[in-house]
Amino acid sequence: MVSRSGAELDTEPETDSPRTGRPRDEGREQAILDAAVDLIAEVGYEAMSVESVAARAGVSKATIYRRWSGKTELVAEAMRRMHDDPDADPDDTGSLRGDLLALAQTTFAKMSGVDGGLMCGLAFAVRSDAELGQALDRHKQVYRDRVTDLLISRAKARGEISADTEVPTLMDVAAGVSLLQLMSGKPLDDPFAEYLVDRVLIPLLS
Amino acid sequence: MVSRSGAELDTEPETDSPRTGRPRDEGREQAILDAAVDLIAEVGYEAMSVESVAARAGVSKATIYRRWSGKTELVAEAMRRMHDDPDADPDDTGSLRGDLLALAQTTFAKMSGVDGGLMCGLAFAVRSDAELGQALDRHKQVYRDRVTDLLISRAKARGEISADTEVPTLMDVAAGVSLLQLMSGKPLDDPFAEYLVDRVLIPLLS
Amino acid sequence: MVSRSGAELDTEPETDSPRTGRPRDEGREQAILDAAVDLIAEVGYEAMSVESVAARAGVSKATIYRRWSGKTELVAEAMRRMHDDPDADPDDTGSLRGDLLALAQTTFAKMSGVDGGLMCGLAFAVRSDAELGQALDRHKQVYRDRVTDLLISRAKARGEISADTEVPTLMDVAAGVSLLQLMSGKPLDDPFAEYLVDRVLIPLLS
Amino acid sequence: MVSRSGAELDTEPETDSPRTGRPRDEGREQAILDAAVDLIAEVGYEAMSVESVAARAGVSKATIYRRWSGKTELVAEAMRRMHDDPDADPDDTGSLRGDLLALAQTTFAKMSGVDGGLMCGLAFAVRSDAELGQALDRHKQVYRDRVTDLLISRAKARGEISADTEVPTLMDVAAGVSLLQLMSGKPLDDPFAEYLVDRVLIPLLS
DNA sequence: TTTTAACCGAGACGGTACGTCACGTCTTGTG
DNA sequence: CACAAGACGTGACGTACCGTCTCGGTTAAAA
Repeated sequence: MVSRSGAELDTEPETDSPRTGRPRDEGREQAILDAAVDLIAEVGYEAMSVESVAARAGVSKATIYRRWSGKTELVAEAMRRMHDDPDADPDDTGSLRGDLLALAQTTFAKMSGVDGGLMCGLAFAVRSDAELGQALDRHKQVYRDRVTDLLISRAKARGEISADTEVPTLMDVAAGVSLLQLMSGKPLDDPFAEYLVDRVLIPLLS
Repeated sequence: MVSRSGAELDTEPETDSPRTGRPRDEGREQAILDAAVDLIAEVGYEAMSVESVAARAGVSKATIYRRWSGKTELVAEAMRRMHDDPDADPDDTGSLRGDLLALAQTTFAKMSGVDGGLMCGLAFAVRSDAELGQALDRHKQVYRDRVTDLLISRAKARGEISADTEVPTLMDVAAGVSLLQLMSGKPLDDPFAEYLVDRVLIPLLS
Repeated sequence: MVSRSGAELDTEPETDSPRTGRPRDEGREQAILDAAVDLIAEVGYEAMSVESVAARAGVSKATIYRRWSGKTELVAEAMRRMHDDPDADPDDTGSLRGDLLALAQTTFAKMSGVDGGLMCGLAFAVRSDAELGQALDRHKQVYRDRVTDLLISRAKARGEISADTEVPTLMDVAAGVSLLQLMSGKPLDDPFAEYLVDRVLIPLLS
Repeated sequence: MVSRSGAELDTEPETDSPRTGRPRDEGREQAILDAAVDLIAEVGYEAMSVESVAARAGVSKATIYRRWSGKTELVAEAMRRMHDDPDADPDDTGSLRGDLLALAQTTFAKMSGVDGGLMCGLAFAVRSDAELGQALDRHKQVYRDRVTDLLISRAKARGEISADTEVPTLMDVAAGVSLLQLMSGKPLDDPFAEYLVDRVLIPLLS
């Protein structure tokens, strides 16, 4: 992700601030977010206390509240960061099914530790953080573009699918079904990836 | 509501209890659950306090804790109640598309007032309430059976679809995509119902 | 002390409250005040934390804040209570000097543990608690009356002093000099009592 | 100011320091102390924050901590400064009463702005600052000597009092009674000066 | 003149205490 | 017994201040 977060209290003083005072230690930023992600995955959103995040990050509570206005915003940014490192383009496996499966498995692997509670936290945070919503939209766009530019174009070149396939719908369906899986307490494992590809995505494309 | 709640503390004293003292006022039960649903929809799961539920229901906190062991269980039952009144069988509109659309619109109408925050509350509650999960599963089964027995059989009779359509997958996809819609802050309105039917469900069935 | 404290949050609902709910445990009240007095004497006003008072009293912080609106008010009442148990009338020692000395020593003994820091806390609290000021005034009045009615009348009967002695001035001087002694970090011991009586009070009366 | 402060961190680098670098701006010293005195008088010792002193003095917090080791020491020196400018010898008014009254009024005038809160701050600071205590003792000594050398000797010359009057006691009484007046929230005004002289000091001397 | 070292404003930082709020338990009196 | 009212222990929240520390920039004396 390129742009800065809207959840931060004082991003980019732009032009009016003479840039004075001791600069913030950016390293602490990541330590706090990492600790937050870990703790949410371990005990859930509610049971995660700001104090425990501070303790695990080796940081004082004030340092957290200097950056985020509350627990909600902290979690929102932690969630946002989780999805902000676009991974490498997936290899060509030779078939649409193989490509989809590889993408699903890669994505699911990156979400190890993500469970329903965490997703619930994210979903709730989205409601009061427009920037987070935009970040997620951008994230979806990245995937969408990748699928369009790579997977779908490959499949079309192979003659596996026709030219008028609607990718946005495909992505929404994949995300929605995966979300439901998570919220139902079930894991995003390989069998689910196969189910998703074989029973949902492939039928939708044919 | 069909099944009894496993979250209640002491329903049905069976037969060994002397059954003495003042009986519970069952009317308060519904008042509490209604207040809970309203408040969750208004301020979200976290910001909803048991105290505020008691105040709005015109009830004391003890009366709530006498019935449910905690906030989670209260919310769980409130959610359960929302989905436990099976509506009448949908009419035959003459086409699969019309039937699906009617079902979607009826269901969405019943969820008016349900937003991402409430769904988030439900999703979170599910994680620590197996009974709620089962209730939701039963609920899904009801819909599944109805779709199987009515919509799909009608469509097959009309020759609109082949015989090997997988209904479970269809339901999961519909629920997942709708959930994502809600969580994205968007409403379950008629345009969405059409999108769901025309771009997702119908293609999946063909 | 007869009257209630003005520092309490909800004293005497008078007539409008139906007197319902679980009653406050008055025992906790005294435990908290005792703990507060002890801690102030041990570590001073500033270093005394509300949490430490709660811990020593075996009480939760909420129980303290339910009764007093803040640390200042808690300390104010603790101070007030210290002076609110009028002791028995002093015996007739046979001479004015003996009577005064006995009164001074008794009073000083009751203030064991009271030091400059504690007096400073009291003095500060007085500034934002009119009721405390009145309580202290009442307290002074009690002493004044006692001195007038007993010590002075005995002395006059003995012919030790003339009839027009001004008792209020006497009391103010005694209190002021003792206060200065405390604030200077010196103890209210027997030598000081003798100094007070022999060099200040007796000369003032003659 | 006569004596140097023991509270300063690095006064008088003696002879071993190379004495290089930018010298301290001495003007800031007074600005800080003035701001401290004002704020203590306004909001009290506790509510006065070092940050607010810095803000009012137009100075950074580091500049304060470079000069004093903490809030206590800062306040101690501020208090000390208030009393460290010995005024001119009082005129001979022709009578002991007039001399005492003039002294009291002059002294009280110098303490305009000093109230119970400020005295409380001073009293508290004394407890952890031996140097402040000594400064106050010196201050008392100055007054004592002046009274001894001027007022009392004049009065003796006039035959108003006998030769064996104890001046220390006189001073302690005056200070104690005045302190009590302040702590009771009452002002050190002219009526009080007359009361002090006519009802307390003169009777003590006769 | 250049170097050097301390000064200075600004503000981040680790701590500690504050006062608030909600949860879930308990203890009254009343019906 | 149910119920309303509300005290209670617990523990997290978000705030404020203390005293320390780093920044960049400034200023006078030393080289």
